[in-house]
Amino acid sequence: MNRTDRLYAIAEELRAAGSRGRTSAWLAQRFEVAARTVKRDVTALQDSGLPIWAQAGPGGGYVLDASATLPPLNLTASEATAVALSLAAMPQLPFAPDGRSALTKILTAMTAAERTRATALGDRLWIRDRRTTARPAVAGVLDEAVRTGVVTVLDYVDKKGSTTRRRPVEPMALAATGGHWFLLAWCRRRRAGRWFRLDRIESAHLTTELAAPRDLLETFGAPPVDAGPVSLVDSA
DNA sequence: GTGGTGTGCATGTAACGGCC
DNA sequence: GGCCGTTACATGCACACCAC
Repeated sequence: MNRTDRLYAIAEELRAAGSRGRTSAWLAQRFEVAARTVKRDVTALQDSGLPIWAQAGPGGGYVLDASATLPPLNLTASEATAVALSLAAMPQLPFAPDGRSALTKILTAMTAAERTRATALGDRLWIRDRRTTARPAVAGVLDEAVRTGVVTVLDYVDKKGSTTRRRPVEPMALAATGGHWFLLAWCRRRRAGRWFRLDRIESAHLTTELAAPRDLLETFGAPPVDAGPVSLVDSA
């Protein structure tokens, strides 16, 4: 087994081991190399960005934080092009920073020829509706808030230009409609569901409080005619 | 003390280029 | 094509350090 294969195998072995982890000695025996070699391989994997933690002492070993990454995917050139262009086409989405990171990884994995083809195809994709949205720092917070359901404190400027400081809300969804992105959240001050335009949110801060579950449709009714949920299951 | 990782240094080996 | 020298990289040994 060459080093490239072993690096891949070690990552998958640690992923399979879960929180139990594996010691360098165990991995060394498993891949028929010295423990020192395993340690260097693990270092290489860590340098490449894999979230591997080392725990010294009895019962220790290497542990891969499986929640931080997905297993390796094998995409065809056309699939990789489709994903890359989809990510590049929506640079203003609330989760755009993560999208740009993913796009960089895909472009790095592509061959030069595939990148050239994807770039050429992108030049022939004209997109009219590139919606403006939140500040990057705010977008990241709101993305996490919606995913985790954590109570979030907003500084918000309403359409009259008056600013509300430290408004506690319970983020429930993100919506694109009427040329703008909105945060749909339960406003604790008004005790009602409210739409907050993302480009009017000056800052957003997560609290440690988990919001009580609320039904999105009961709170806000049906989505607008030009908006609706993005179903990955139905689209797949 | 035991059992684990981290690191410096020496050695082995494969790849590469130059020469005959 | 075969041989030889150089180079870069992988590997192993030994030891320091850390956690229980």
